[in-house]
Amino acid sequence: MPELPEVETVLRGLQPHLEGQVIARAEARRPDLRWPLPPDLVQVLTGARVVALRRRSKYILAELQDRGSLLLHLGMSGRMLIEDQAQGGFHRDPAILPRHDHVVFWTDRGTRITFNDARRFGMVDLVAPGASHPLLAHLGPEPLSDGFTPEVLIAAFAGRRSPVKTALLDQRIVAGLGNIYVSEALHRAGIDPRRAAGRIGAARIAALTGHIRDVLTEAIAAGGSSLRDHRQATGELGYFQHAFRVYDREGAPCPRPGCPGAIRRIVQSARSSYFCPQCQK
DNA sequence: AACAGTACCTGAACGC
DNA sequence: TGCGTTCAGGTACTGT
Repeated sequence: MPELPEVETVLRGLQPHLEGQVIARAEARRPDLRWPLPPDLVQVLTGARVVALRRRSKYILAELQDRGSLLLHLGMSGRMLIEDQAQGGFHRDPAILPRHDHVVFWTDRGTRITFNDARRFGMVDLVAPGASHPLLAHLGPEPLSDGFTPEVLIAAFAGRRSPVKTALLDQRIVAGLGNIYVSEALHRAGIDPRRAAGRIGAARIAALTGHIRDVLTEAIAAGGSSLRDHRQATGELGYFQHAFRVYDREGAPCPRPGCPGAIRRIVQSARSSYFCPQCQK
């Protein structure tokens, strides 16, 4: 399930199969995603050479030689499946229903890549050569880039009355965080998710930037090391064992050494937040 | 301009 | 077993 680290893991898993390869065949099996597939998707993909794959926020971009880019978002339930000859007896997890295979394509090496998304919140679109895409236009800094500095986050929080939880989910402030890693980063930083973003001291915001970097870096490392070739036996990419300190741990003891608190769940903007009332202020 | 609420969709887990 | 309810890792849109 895709926040930045999961998308990065999916990206790294796809790279060896796609970069430098030509898409020999493509199918759009179900065009009615939340945003309909572009009508010329199959035409543009067929015969296209994938020059490079990269990530921006939770989006994956496949740069196509002379044909612009393919833009992909996994939404809440999107998955990428890989099948190839080297894999031998491919066995798909029976919970991943073929009726949710929306886009399928084959490289000229015979590898099949499938975008499967039960809830259809994911998105596949094309970006014309030299064009930009509106969905990428207003994204904030990449949290693992040099552009994500304490000064940037301090400025972005200034004057904001909304809870810091909500502010960190705003992709214009910082790109790629989702519900899990916001809770995790705020716990590490000792900041109450209900606190107004504009009322956090500069030093604490500066520390928060470091914790955001750390938790994302650790999650990417966990994804990369726990899954050989980033792929499970079922061919599914991007799933790995998480080690959350607070997310989905309501009632559990606070993992901070010496803290007597218990993890609490609250709802903010209709989404769960997990935190320790003892050590997050 | 910032913010809250709603909408989009399916499936898994839970309570009765 | 079946049925209803609630919840799920995202983001765009609308209205105040």
